Amino acid sequence: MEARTILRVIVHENDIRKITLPVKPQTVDSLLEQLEEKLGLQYKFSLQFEDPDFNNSLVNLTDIADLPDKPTLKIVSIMTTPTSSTADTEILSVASDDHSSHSQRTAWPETFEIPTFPVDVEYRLRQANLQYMRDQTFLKVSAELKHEILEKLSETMYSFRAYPDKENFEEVAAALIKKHPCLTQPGSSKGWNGWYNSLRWKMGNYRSKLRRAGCLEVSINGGKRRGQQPQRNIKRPKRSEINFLPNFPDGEDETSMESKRKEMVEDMKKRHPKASLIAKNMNSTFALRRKELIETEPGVKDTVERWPALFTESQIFSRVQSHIWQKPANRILSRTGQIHSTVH
DNA sequence: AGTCGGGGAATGACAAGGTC
DNA sequence: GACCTTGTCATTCCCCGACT
Repeated sequence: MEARTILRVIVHENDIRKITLPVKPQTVDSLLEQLEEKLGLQYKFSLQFEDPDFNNSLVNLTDIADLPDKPTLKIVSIMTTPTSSTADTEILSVASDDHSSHSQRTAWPETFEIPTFPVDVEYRLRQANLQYMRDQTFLKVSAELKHEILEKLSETMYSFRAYPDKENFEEVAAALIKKHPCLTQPGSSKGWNGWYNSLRWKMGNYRSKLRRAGCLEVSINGGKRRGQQPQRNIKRPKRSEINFLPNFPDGEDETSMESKRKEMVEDMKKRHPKASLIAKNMNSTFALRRKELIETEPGVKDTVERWPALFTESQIFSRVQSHIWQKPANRILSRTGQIHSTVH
């Protein structure tokens, strides 16, 4: 029988605990199970330990034999994202499959679920919510905590929509204080007005950051300041719309999409083009098509030559369907006489 | 302890489309 | 055409950590 084991466990920087296990765990999984039970953690996590071989720097724990005596362990939460394959998102990704090749974005959900924040933030909110339930004390939100909350919320919102509208911001702000009542702002009329404003600022700054990083989808609306090159003749998007210029899908580049385009041109010359091939290639070349329409503004004749399948009945029908599904958020407008890229 | 630089939240000017 | 609305972006302010 192994002797009992004493651990120092860093749940987060303000919560460091001494844990005693009756028996030394034989595997990492067994250690994870015991810690989950002892600490009452409601989320998935992995472990890091202070490795004496590296001056006590943190190292991922993959082999239980690596653990020194009386080790210091750190809990590292395994975050799930809205794009992970939960049952709900699976439904969304199937429903929006038509668009999967031109955006990682899913439709704005019926009810916005406040995402899980980093482990330390969740812990602090849980404590503050308990405090709130005891004596109605609201949490005094530090700048750092606010940053963590806004960062995660903006990231989640962006996964649904790059330009959320007023209702979206209101919904998220309201959902936030509903899930975490300790975050209610007693001075504001609805309790979340401050969060609403902060979210709007945050989202704007988030887009700026992405724009600087070269994200096409939001860059297309940039460059409107004095002394800058105007964005050619791309019309400013209407309210709640964006000039939707998606990044190329993972694993695709201009060359690979161009070869798919040529494949379709050849196939369209046949008496009976292969519908499945056309549908598949049209779907996966969306980003290239969009880029062409926006950047070169081709005439109708050129577009018909390059994308003959675009004007087939099935493609028009599928675009109408997807347009209805996506609401107006993805439209691009251009000058009279140019292709209206609602026909994408 | 003081200085410096980086990063983020917030502000306000500006541009451009929408509305009446 | 005046005013409103919305999004971008330069800028300011503040905080924090690194460095001296």
